[in-house]
Amino acid sequence: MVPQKDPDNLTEDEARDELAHLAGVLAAANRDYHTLDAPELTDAEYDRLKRRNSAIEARFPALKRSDSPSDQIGAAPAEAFSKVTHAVAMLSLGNAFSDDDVRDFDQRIRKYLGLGETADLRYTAEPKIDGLSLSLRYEDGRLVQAATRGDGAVGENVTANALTIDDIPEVISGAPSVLEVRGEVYMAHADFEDLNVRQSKSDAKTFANPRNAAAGSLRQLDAAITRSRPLRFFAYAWGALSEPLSDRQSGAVARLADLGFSTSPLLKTCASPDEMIAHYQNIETQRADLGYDIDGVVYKVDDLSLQDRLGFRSTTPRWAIAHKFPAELAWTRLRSIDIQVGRTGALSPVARLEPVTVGGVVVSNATLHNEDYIAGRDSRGRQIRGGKDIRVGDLVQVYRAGDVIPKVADVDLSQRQEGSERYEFPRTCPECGSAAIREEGDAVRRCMGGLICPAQAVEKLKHFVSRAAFDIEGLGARQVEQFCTDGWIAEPADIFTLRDRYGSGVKQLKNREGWGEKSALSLFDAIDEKRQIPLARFIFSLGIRHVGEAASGLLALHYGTWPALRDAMLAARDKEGPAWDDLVSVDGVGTVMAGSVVDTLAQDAERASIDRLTAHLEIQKATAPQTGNSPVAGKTVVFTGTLEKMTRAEAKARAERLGARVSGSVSSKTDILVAGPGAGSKAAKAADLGIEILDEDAWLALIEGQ
DNA sequence: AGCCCTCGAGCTCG
DNA sequence: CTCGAGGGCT
Repeated sequence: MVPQKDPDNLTEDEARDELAHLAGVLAAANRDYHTLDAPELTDAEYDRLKRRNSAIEARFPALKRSDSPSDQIGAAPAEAFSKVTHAVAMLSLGNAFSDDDVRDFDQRIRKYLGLGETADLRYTAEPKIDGLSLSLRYEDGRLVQAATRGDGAVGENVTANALTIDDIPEVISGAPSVLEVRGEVYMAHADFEDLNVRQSKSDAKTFANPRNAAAGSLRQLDAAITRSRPLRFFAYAWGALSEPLSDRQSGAVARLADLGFSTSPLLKTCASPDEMIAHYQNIETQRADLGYDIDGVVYKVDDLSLQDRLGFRSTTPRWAIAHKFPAELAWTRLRSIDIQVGRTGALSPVARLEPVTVGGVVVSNATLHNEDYIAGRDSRGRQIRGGKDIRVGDLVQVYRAGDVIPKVADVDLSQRQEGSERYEFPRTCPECGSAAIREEGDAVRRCMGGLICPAQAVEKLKHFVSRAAFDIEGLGARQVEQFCTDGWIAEPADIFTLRDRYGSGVKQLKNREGWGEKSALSLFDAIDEKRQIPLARFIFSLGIRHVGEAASGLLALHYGTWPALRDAMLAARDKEGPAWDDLVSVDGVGTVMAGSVVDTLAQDAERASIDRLTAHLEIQKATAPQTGNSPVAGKTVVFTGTLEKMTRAEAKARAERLGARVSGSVSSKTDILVAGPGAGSKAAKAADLGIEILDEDAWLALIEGQ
């Protein structure tokens, strides 16, 4: 954060300037908030500015403006909720959309666990409530904290609000000393209708659907308001526990009910995918009569010891899945098709629609995926059976995938207007006129203009300043766009010369709407703060195709410094030789990624642009991340022979969970070889290299209790 | 060939 | 946040 003068030390002129600036910024933020534009200010930042404004007004009451932000009503809340780090992450679920997806789910689990087709394997099936998830932490039977899901790792503390919900007991008896109950906060249909009637009578805004009403009600800063809202809660899971609730999912949910929580009356234990699907259909027929919104059915492996063995993928458990109901559909007219150009030059078609309500939300734009989708062809370019080309003026069906992203699903050909024409996907970039080429096997057509293309240049700059890249405070997507239009910046290096070029004449900035002398100066400071940057962030910020956050981390770790990476890429430009082999040998980097990095740096214009940038930066060396403290953390492990207690996939996942790296072949880098019966050449090689060899039992003993 | 992940791009909400 | 496409690994 930029250091600011204490209000007491401001001159009257400075105070007047800053108040004017704050009034502009806060008014703009309020406008954004209400017109649903992408907000530039976080809640926290908004609060900070508002407090700053009040502090200055307190010191200089005479300077208080007629349009003072402190007098605005309905502005953002005074304080935000505190953050809560979940002891056990709140993950999301994978999705199934068809009966076959459900059978695949069962098959995957059987395969992972090494179970046969007929082995007993039971699942729970229950409705998926459409609300928002909440984690309730009880210590010695008393509710001490309620937290929203947030991003899964960190949520918001809404304890005071949760306590106003009738279904959430403040005190429970007979529970483990630590118990985190997880479930869904929702609003019943009847309560939702009543609330909206009350809201409109008091001229307050009505809610579009029960889900939004529940979310809005729970996130009230004033718990008294939450209390007046009829929220309910279903418990269906748990986080941290001092002792197990049961050895089965169904048993644990029953235990939660015993403790006084509401649980779904429709939870059923099923012995096969057929039973699960039957229960899904059963729930679907009751859906309209339940009195609350549900959006599918959740299946979970019932045996908790199996859940434990199955574990997690990066963001979802292997042992549960959500079987979604078909999305709501709506028909509307396709007004036009626009083409947007992304940072890698990808041309993506966007449908501009007659506004239509889908699932309680008005949709006027929707993605059309790509060229083939519009033409009615599949990804290999073959005409889709019954496929139809989509034309401007057509009546199209839209839905919101995952209840979020609007998509065009279908066309009503019987409603096609006379004289309509097949949509011609552009062969040149609509922004710069360069050729737009589609590579063999690629679904997207790309503008070949590279740095020449203004659209690509702007998108690249937006990426450059984005959260995971340079993340410069006060320089968001909108400012970048503005600066580009004004010709102040054309490439990343220009950001770092802004002060030199305009610092003496900040008045120029000051004349622009929303900008004052102060904000210009703080922007310069914020830019200066980022002149030191970790190597991984720097690589990511370059926006090289196929190189995102994860790949940037790998490259940073492997090469350590920017000059080392740069030199190596130039040495590998012919895609052969030791430098190339070394690059491709990085775990997680294949020929496509490698080619992309090498090609980018081999281009004179790109390299020159990057070199101009690095001249202003101090790129920090990459250091290896902290490894865990398990006995195998940071070790490279190889499994060979037959494993009898678990499948290969399970053994690998477990080792990785403990921080080990699992490799397929023995080399000098291998630390441990786990050899089952029938181990052959790998065991011999490991013995030659003097590598520690364990049998399966010894391995399990080593990692036991971890 | 299958699995799992990352990348890139889309849109709306509070 | 969500999805589809595509890359990498086994």
